[in-house]
Amino acid sequence: MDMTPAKATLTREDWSAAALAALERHGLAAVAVEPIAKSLGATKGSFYWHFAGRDDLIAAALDQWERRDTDGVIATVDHAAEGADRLRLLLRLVLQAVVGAPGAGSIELALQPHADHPMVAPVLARVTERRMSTLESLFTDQGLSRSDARDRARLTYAAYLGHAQLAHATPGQLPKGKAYAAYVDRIVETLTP
Amino acid sequence: MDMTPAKATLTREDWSAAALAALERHGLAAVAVEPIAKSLGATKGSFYWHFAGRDDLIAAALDQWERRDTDGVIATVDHAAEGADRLRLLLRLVLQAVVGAPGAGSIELALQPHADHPMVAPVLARVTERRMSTLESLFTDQGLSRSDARDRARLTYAAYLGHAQLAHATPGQLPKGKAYAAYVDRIVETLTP
DNA sequence: GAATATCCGTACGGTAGCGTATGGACATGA
DNA sequence: TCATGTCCATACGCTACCGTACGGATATTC
Repeated sequence: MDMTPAKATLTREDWSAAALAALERHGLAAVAVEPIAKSLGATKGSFYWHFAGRDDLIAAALDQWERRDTDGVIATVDHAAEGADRLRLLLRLVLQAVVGAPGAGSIELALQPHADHPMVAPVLARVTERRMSTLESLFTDQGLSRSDARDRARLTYAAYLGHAQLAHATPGQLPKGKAYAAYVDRIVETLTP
Repeated sequence: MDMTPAKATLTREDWSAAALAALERHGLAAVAVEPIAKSLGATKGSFYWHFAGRDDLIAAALDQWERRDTDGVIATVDHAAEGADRLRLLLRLVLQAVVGAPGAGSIELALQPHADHPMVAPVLARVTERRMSTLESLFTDQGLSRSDARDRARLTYAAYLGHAQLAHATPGQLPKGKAYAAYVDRIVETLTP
């Protein structure tokens, strides 16, 4: 569960990183002060010096996720070639990440039972809108109208979310190894104009 | 929250139905004995007469969902015409249910943070496999090879899951009313051969 | 080298939920 | 009518977690 064998002095970022990890693995309920303190080799005394309370920690974890997510998408898109192949490469990368990186797309899933939570809903809305806009402009770059591009972005993003869910909950339903790469290629062909 | 203004004597089914509703709305953590007792106008004394403990209640709720889901899919597929239109009609129905019926596809989402829970994982696996098989055979009916049909089923089911997630967490991202029906039609055209 | 700020551990009270024990209300049958 | 079975409320102890109070340790500054 915990990896860092204690640390001299903890920062606010250490706490929110641990909180984000707990959120990713076991949901919002796992963002609990005392268990996370234990995982950091500390006690609540430390926590309440850095944070006002549990809500403050949740907000910090969500904020950290939103930043990480934004940076990640931007880096991915930049990394993804030029012109027409940009969209295809992006799709391949994120669909690979879903089965490769442990917990890509897991935060969204962990947040689902609390999608109407006043702290969660705005973050979820911003992240989704940002990703949808990115996809939409990639589709308009391919010559689609704005309306068609939005629809395509919706379907594509839904497919991404669904694959994340399958990879997370029922990984046996997805092909393994090289077969998965071939499967992704077929998906990309179906989804791109 | 609760609707039935108390009841003379409660049955095991009353409890598991209330548990399923709580699960659907607020996740597995909300499947808690005392809050549900309160929502039924009863106390724990009643609960522990019908159930061995909380795990027993969770199992009953999951079982109820699995049965309801199976019956629902079968009824839907039967309802869905004959031949080539069968697949298209099914897709239209489930994609409409995602935004129409309150909480279609919500249980899967609520269960995501506990996908590795020893009671949850087998149910999730069975439900997913059953749906995937249904889709696969509908695609083979359309002339696709078994392998192509499986791939198509994966993409289609992922799209369904993703739309359920969008409808649940960020409903603003989906078209409303009649525009949604048109959107669904475009999706179905893209996904069917 | 003493004062101050930074960081954290310990101890405490409070709440929510789980599970058990026990008795009581009500019906049903002998 | 009394005995038995069914269904449930109340009361209790237990655990996990939240938040506060307070004091101690270490570093930093003058």
